[in-house]
Amino acid sequence: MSSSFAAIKPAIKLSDQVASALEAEIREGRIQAGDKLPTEAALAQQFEVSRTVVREAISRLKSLGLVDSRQGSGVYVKAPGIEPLHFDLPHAASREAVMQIVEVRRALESEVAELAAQRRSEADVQAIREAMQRISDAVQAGRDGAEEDVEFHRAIARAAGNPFLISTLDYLARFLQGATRVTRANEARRSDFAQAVTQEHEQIVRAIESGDARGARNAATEHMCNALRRIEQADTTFWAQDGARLAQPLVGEAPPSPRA
Amino acid sequence: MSSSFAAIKPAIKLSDQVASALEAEIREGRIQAGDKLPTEAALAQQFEVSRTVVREAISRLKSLGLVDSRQGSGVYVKAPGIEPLHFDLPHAASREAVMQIVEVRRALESEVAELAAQRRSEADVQAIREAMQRISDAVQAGRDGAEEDVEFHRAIARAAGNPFLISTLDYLARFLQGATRVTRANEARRSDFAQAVTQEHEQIVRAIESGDARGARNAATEHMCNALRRIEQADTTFWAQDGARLAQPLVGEAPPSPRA
DNA sequence: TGTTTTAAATTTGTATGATAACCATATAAA
DNA sequence: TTTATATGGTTATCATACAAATTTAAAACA
Repeated sequence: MSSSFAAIKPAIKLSDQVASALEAEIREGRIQAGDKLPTEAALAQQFEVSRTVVREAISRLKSLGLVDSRQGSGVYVKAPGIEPLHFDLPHAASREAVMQIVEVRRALESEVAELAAQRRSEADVQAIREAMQRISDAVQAGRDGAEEDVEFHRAIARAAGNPFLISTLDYLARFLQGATRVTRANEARRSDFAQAVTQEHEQIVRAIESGDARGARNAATEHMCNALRRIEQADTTFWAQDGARLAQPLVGEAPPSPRA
Repeated sequence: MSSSFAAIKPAIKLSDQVASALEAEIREGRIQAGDKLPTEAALAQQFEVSRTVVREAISRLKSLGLVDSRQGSGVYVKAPGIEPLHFDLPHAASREAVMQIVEVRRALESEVAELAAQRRSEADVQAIREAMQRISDAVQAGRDGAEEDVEFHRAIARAAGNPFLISTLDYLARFLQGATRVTRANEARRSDFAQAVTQEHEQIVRAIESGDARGARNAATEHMCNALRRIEQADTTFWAQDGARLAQPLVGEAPPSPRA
């Protein structure tokens, strides 16, 4: 690998081109919802490709939820649904992005803690306590307890009784998983950090138990602010040297080497 | 419609069955990331279908981002990326769900207001002011100003300088668009409501302008709590009668009638 | 032996034609 | 009016063939 060249164009496949063309037609509104697409044969003739690629293109649109095909009738464009939320990874892998995502999480965790304090049941409290115990168990067993940490926060989210808060936080957690691992690895070296985290968790749980909504919110907010600081601190010790490696599993589309 | 029968099964398509089977193999980990799928011919023989349906199935998996095909080499399963966040619509259309989504929004809007107060530039403040003006213009013009309302909140989000907060709030806004329309239509009838909203907006903006982070957060939180109450109030007047129609554009997969 | 070149085999991408299942509609029969 | 039948159009699937890219293996060479 003397001089690294840019990858050659993958020679855009015909089916992709046709799919893009049709997708544009739909998104620009030139073919409105409920309308029927031209027949596969007609599209094949129009694009000057075989019916095969037209079918593959339509199959693509079906997967995207843009159209729906009915055998014997035709292909109809569906009413535009709400496109799912997705942070673009290349940009989300940077340190700055992680901090910003933590800001989003801070807002939600604070809300979750407050709601949990208002709505928690006995079972909820017990589940949270057990989740917290599992963190110490994991640490005592020598592991970093990163997964147990997210389970702990998930237990609190369940107590809040809002499924949308849960799924949103789950989504953020997947982005922060790399950073979480870094910080927890850092805590493993600095017992004062680990102790602080445990104490913060304890404070949140106690407020939830006693139904102190405001206290729970404040504790959670502080926990997240401290997490931000710990990430910054971890920066100097870990990010620069091992960052590239640890952040690797954060990116979702690993270019699969020809011979993995 | 004397006795209503359930619709007959649409006869699940072969390509879907094959796609589901392969997807399961991948998600269950029986075929790991980087592995090569059996050749199309082999799969066709194994599933006892034609190569056409195998190709359509694989095309589906490609759209889902599960595999990647390389001409002349084979089809390889990609490293599992982070799946985008998506609230399931049928469940999200209920009144209870809307309230829960507003809870999520409340958390984020409060955070956004606080950050905006800390980080706003002169240009940000001006943009927010203009957005607020556009709301009154819209109302004066007889429209409900629903779109101008989301633009107002988006302007604040921009001032917070966190793109992830923006996109997340945008996502929520699309879900709440129906409810927003309902409440604003309600405000059009009750001038006291409209006045209250304007006043709340003004309070948020003033806090942001003066850099009062805590005040901005409190104002935003209260604004969202009041919004929750207004939705509840609108419930009795609108939801029951016009709810089905107004909530219609909220569901994403409208079953396209044969002859739309 | 070790390396490079060449050729053959494999595999996905595309093309073509045919058949089956299904739908929409019109027409004839009851 | 309802039911049966006919007809043409459309998608779903099948089978086969060829093109293009890649991998593998053989051959040639140093």
